[in-house]
Amino acid sequence: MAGRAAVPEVIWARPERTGRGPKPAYTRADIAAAAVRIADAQGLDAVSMRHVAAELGCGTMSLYNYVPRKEDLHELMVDAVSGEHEQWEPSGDWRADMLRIGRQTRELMHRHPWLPRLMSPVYGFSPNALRYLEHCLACLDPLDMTYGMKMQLVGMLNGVVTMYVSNELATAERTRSLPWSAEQENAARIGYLGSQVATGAYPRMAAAFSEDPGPIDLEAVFAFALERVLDAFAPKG
Amino acid sequence: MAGRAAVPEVIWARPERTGRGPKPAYTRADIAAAAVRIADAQGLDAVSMRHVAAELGCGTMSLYNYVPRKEDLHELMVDAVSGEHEQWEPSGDWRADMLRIGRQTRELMHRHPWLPRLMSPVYGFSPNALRYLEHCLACLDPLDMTYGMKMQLVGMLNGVVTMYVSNELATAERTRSLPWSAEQENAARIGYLGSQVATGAYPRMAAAFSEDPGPIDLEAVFAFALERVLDAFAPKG
DNA sequence: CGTAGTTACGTACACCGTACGTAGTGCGCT
DNA sequence: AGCGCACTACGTACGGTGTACGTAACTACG
Repeated sequence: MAGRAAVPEVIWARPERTGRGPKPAYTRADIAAAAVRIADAQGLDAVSMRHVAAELGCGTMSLYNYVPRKEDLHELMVDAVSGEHEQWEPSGDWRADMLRIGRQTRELMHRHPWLPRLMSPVYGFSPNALRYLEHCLACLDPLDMTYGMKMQLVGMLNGVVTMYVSNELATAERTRSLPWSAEQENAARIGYLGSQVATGAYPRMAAAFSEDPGPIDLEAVFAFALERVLDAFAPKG
Repeated sequence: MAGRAAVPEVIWARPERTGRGPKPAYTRADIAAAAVRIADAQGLDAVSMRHVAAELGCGTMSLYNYVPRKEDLHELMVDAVSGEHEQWEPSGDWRADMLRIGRQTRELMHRHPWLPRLMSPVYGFSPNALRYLEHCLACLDPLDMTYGMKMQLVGMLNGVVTMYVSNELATAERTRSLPWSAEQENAARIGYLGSQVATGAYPRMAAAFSEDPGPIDLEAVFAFALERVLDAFAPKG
């Protein structure tokens, strides 16, 4: 009987070091950092067990001593970059604090464009996720509502940020690893869209597209969306 | 030089039939239906080119005559189930209509649990997506705002629905194809969470978990979130 | 009627996650 | 002190993936 559990496993519940046997050559942080480095440079799809092992300088199968499944590697990555979340003394203005948190999450995701794809509620229990959550709740102290509702607010904020950044990155992310440029693909899609709208089958869409959009400011659109979410949860006056 | 374009391609811009050569044995709808059948029954990961081809009853490589890349197969799938969106004469009450649309999307995603994972803004131009968008805009006719803003509203609604359903399905989806039950994994995670919270490092999280949540009604939580989103966009007054 | 463009599909390649077996290492217990 | 066992390390191998390429059959157009 090997030491491997045949039972559900949360990697965080696994001790990183058990005293017996030779000292491990790498820490979890080393491994996460290597995987993050690859994902940042070559995209999430380049994060394979083989690549990460090579980046670390060990054999492929040695990685499995540290990370039982690839999914756990992903969990490690998410936790690692979650540690980049800056924390501060709550200002007393919960709205301002939440906006700042949202903006920071957006920057984090721009720095690590693979993050939105890995974001999962299941990963909400990692050490850095817990620190982050506690910080959010601290910022919401001035707000008079149940913790359950505050959790919903944080979830909604995170979700909306993730959603918006996904949209922002949707085309940029594809640039990597695709033989043609994102602009070309975009042009093809827009061209098709135009031809469809021109058939007259979608009058309102036609109107929407003939409307002058003005300069599109992604930052402004993002900030607007965040404000809307906070509005929705603010106590009515 | 083969007929394959070395240039960006939108599958919808490709004619399904070009007159020359033998008549194709399958339609795009056939292929999409086969892929959807597999995804519904065995999960998204079971949707491989080989499986879909086998489901259709043709050789693997024959599929590539219809679908140049696997990504296009996904696009076909999303479009196919988007066709299940019921459309109706706008009631004049935009809020009620939007709620109905949101609820319907949720049901759609419960019927096809792989949908949230495939949802991408890039797929927004497929035929059924256009019909859907036009319907949404029609329901928003009573609302006095720019089409740009209405598009944002629809995007936000879709995003929030996707996000909520993802959460609802996060554990259920994992049940399939995993050797242990989702309950076991959940228990492991909750156990670890409890042990962390018990350290006292996260006082607010501790408070949040000691709070009596009452009965958790997923439907109610979902409806609440939708109302909040609509509130956020409703004209103030 | 030829021929060009299409359909059909078998073979092959590079890559993936990971099960399994083996060898070496050093802590903990007796 | 020294035995034993849990651990690290890692090579090999298997079954899967997406898809490039080559070949044969077929049909609508010039």
